[in-house]
Amino acid sequence: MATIYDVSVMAGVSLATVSRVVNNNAKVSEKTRLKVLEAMEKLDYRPNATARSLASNRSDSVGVLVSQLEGPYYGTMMQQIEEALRSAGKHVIIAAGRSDEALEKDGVEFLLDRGCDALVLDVEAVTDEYLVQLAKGRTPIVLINRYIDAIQDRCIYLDNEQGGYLATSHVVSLGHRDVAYVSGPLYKLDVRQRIAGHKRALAEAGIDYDERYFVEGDFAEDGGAAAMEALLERGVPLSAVVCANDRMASGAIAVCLERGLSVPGDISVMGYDNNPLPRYISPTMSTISNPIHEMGKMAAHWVLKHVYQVDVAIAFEFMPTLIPRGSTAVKTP
Amino acid sequence: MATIYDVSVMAGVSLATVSRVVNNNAKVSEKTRLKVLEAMEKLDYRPNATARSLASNRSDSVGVLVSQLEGPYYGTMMQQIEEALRSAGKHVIIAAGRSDEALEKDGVEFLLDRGCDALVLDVEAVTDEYLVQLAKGRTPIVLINRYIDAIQDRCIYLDNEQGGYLATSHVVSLGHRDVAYVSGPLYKLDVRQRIAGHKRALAEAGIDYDERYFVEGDFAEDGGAAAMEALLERGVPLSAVVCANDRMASGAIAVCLERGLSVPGDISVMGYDNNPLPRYISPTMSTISNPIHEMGKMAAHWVLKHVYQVDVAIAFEFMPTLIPRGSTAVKTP
DNA sequence: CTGTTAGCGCATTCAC
DNA sequence: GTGAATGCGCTAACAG
Repeated sequence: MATIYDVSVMAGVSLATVSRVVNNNAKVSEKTRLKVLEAMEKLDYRPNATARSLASNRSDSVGVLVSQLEGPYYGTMMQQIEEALRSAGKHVIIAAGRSDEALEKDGVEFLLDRGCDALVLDVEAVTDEYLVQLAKGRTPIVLINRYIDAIQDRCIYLDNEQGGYLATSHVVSLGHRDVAYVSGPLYKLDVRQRIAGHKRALAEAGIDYDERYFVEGDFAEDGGAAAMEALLERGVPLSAVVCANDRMASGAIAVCLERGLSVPGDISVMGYDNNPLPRYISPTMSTISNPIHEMGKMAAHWVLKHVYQVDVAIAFEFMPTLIPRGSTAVKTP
Repeated sequence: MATIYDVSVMAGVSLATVSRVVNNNAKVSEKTRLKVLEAMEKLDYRPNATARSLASNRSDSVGVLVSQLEGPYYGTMMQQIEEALRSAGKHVIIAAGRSDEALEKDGVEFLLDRGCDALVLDVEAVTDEYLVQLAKGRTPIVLINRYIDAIQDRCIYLDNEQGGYLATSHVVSLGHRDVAYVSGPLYKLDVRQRIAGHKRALAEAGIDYDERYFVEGDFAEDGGAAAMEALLERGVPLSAVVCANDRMASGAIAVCLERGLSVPGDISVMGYDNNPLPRYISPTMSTISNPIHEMGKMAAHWVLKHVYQVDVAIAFEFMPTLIPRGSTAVKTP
C-alpha cells in the first residue's frame, strides 16, 4: 500500500505538498499538482483513512445506533441515511442497541471511540438525562423518534400523540364506542404518546376510558393475536380495536377471522406504521403513516448541515396521516 | 478526553505498562495493574480506537457490503452479523452497493480504506474476476450468496439451483404441466441458478421448456403483477406459476384474484424466500426457505474464525427446503 | 515485570 | 507556493 511519502518521493516534492493536493485546501502550482497527481495515479495511492482521522480529528463517518436491524422499519431508515451520507462522501457505522440500556450505552461509546463525526440515535432504553448529557459532549448527536425538550434542536420526531389520536378518532368517527387499544411495550416513550392520543380521542367523543379495553402488547404479530384473544375473553362488548402497530393488527385480525368474526363487519381493526403488505391481502389494513424514511433522511441532512456545513433545509417534526383502508368500517347496529 | 499518557502519569508508571493492562496481553504485577486501573477509572479513560488502529494495524471492525438495506431480506442478515460480531467485541461498518458495479467497488474501497479487518460481501454487480483478485489482497473477504470456484473457501451460499428445482418439481408433482416461471433480473447469478433448477425439474418431468412460459421480473410485487398479466395475455394454458421470490408471487396472486381466478383452485403459485407474511393472509404462500439469517451468522463466524482466531465451526453451503402451504394444490382436471 | 524508543500515515503549523 | 518539523494516541519491539 503506497503511502503519502512514496508519492512525495516519486513526484519529487515534499510530503506536505502531496497532502495539499490530496485535500485540495491550499494553493499548489498547477505544474506540481500535475506531477503529484501522476505519481498518485502510478502508485495507485489511496489515503489511509485511519491515519487521516488521527491527524485531523475527523473521520468522515457518522455512527448510527438503532434498536434493531430487522423488520420493515429500520431497513428503510438505514437505507435513507446511508444514501444521503454516502452521496456526500461520508460513511456510516452501524450498531444495534436492542432496546437494552446497557447495550445502547455500549453502542454509543463504541461509536464515540471510533471517532465518528456525529451520531444518529434511534434509542429507547436510555434516559433523557443521559442523552442531554451526551449532547453536551464534543460529538454532535441527533435523535430520531424521540423528543426531548432540552435538546429539541436535535430531535427528529413523529407526533405520536397525534398519530394515536388520529387512529382512535377515525374509528370513533365511524360510530364505534366500544374501542379497545392494544399498545406496545409501555417502557417505550412513543408507545405512551400514542396512548395519550388514544385517550384524547376518547375523551373528545365523551367515551370513558376503561382499563378492560386496554392490553399491553409487544409490537409482534403473535402479541397482537394474544391481545385480541385476551380482549375477547374479557367478554366486554367490542366493536373496534386500535393497535399500536401494523404487525399486532395483523395478529389481531387473524384471531378474529379464525373465530369467525368478520373484519370489518363485526370488528374494525386499526394498525399503525403503514408497513408494506401484499396487495392481495384481505382486508387491507387501515393504518397511520409513519414516515420513518423521511425522518432518516432528515437526520442525515441534519448531520450534513451541522457537521459538514452542507447547506440543506431541516424539518424536525413530522406529522402522521390517516390511511383508511379495508379493515375499518362504519359501525353496524 | 484522557489519553494513555494521562493515565500513565497519574498511575506513576510508563505508558507501555498502561497499554499492557488495557490490552491484557503481557504480565503486569497485580499491584501496578490495580494502580493503573484506578487511574483509568478516575480519568474515565477510554482508548482511542483510531490511534490504536493506526498503531496496531487492526481495527476490530469488519465491513459489510450489501446491495440494499431495506426489505425483509437484508435486515435479518445484518442483524445476525452485527450480533455475532458484537458479542465478540467486534464491530460493523456498513455500505450499500445498490447492485451497481461502480458503487459496489466504491463501497469495497471505502471499507478497505477504513482499515476493516475483514469484509463480508453480498454483491452481485462486480465480476468473479474482481472478487478473486480482491481475495488475494491483504484483507480477508467472505462472500454471501455467491459461489466462485477459485475461492470457494470464502463462499457462504445457498444452493439456488436446488431451490429452483424444488419449487418447480413441487408443482409438477402436484400434476401441473403448464408451468410458467417468473424470474428475477437475469444479470443476477442466483436468478440464473434458480432458472437452471426450474429447467431441470421440467426436463425430469419430460416437459419441454417453452419461452412463452417465461417472464423476467424485477423481484418487486408490482413486477410480479405485471408478469402475471403478461402471462395471462399470452393466452397459453396455465395451471401453475413459479416465482423467483415471494414478493413477485404476492403480486401474481393479487392479479389472479382480481381477475376472478382462484388460487390455488385455478392456478397454483409458488414463492421463494419464505418472507414473513401476515398470518391471516389467504392463500398462505407456498415457498422455498432461504436461510439468509443463517448465512449471515455463518459469514460472521467465518470472520471470527479466520481473522480473530475464535474457534467456531463453519458451514459453507446451505440447502433450501420446500415449504408447501396454501397457494399450491393438486391440479384439477 | 517494567521503561524507553520508534514509528503507524497523515495534517498542520511554521518558516522560507 | 513549498518544505521541514511536530504530534495525533497508541502499539510493539527492545532493553534492562
